[in-house]
Amino acid sequence: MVAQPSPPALPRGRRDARGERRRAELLDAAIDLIGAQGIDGVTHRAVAAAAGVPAASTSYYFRSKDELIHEALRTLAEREIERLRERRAALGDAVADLDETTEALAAWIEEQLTPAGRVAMLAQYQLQLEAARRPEAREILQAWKDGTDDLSETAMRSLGASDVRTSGILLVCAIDGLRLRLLASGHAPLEGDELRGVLRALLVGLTAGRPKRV
Amino acid sequence: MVAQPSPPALPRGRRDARGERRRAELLDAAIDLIGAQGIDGVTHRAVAAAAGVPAASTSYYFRSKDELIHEALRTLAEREIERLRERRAALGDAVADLDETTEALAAWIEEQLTPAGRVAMLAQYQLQLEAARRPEAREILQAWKDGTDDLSETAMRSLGASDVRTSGILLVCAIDGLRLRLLASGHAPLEGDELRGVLRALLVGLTAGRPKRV
DNA sequence: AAATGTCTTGGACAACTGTCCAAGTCCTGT
DNA sequence: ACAGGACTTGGACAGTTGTCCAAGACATTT
Repeated sequence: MVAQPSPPALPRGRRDARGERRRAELLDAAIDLIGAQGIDGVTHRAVAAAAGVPAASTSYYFRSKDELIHEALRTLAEREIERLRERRAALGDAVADLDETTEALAAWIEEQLTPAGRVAMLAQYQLQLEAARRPEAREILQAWKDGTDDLSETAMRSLGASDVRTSGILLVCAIDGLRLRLLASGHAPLEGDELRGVLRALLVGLTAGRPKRV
Repeated sequence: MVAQPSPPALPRGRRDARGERRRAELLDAAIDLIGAQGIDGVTHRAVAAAAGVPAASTSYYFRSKDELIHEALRTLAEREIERLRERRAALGDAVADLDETTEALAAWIEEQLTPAGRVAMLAQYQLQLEAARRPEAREILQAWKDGTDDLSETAMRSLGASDVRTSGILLVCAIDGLRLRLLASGHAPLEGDELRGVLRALLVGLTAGRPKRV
């Protein structure tokens, strides 16, 4: 019996730091592809080419294409959740001004309309559609959603909203719909001031809502 | 020179009613596939199988897969635009109550959470993502967007909102984000009354917004 | 009934895909 | 220095894909 040179393409115990790095590069490339071409743009060969490595690499680091995609989506969510945590921490318990919140939101959205931001956004929406079909993707999305809801609630609280849960959800949904509209239309409309006007109206509406019960 | 039996798979002038019907069936099958499996679930063979016709049919009626997909998305949009027009006409210029508008919105959303509604919704969001990448899809979406904006503005006007353009856009975006959230989470949350509570809060906010200018 | 076009369809083809292998390289602990 | 394991990679394989063709079925007009 010949000594098996390595586990048959199942990197169970990874030791090498190189390997870890290459794996991360492959995931980066996969995330970019998801954003730029859609989930089905992710093929072993395309990912390898985008990462500048030989084609067989992807098969070595991931048991299957499904696992590769799953890990890519998980990594994407992980990163974004980390960002949410930072923003949440920065917000703290301070009382916020309506104008500065408007400005912060607008700046955040505009940042996402850069080419790189667009790709990241597209990948995120792709994940949402995937979650609508596959429960595994839904699990990935869950923590992300909790993060955005939490951040949004905090923002509404610091604006003095009455029902922070409801208005928090509404803020998340409205922003999500707005971003998708900007994406889908090539973000031609709602430039600069108009974006701010819409955001301001939204925040005004959500804070002015009386604590009415149903 | 042998007499060419037919234009080489380019059905320029269609006469036969049979052909028109089969073409429509293929488009139906393609739309369903887009919703159920995503745009890349659309393959010549899968569409033909779903429509219950031989595989070569799709190549006869559509010059390429791209055209098949494009036509399917166009048909999807066409149908939905027609529905929007009906609703718009039903709304008319009447003054609406906040409660009945809430109920109408909730009923409409709940109708979309049925299995068939889910598939249609998924196809729509797929089109939005496609539009983010391809200008051709953007053209398809344009008329649809105009229709929803128009309906939404009308609704806000009949609720007595001050700035119907801004609040109309916000209503569209919030509903769009809300539907996506319901889709992505398997619409477990926001059942029944909570959905109505959120919708009501949204409408209250959008109508209570003072006519503030930036 | 014959002609003229559309429609129908089984089969073929090259290109691409996911996956796997076998032989090599490199690093690390001893 | 050397052994053992992780890493690397070119190539191969079968399955799926988009597209096309050629031969026939069908309908309608002449």
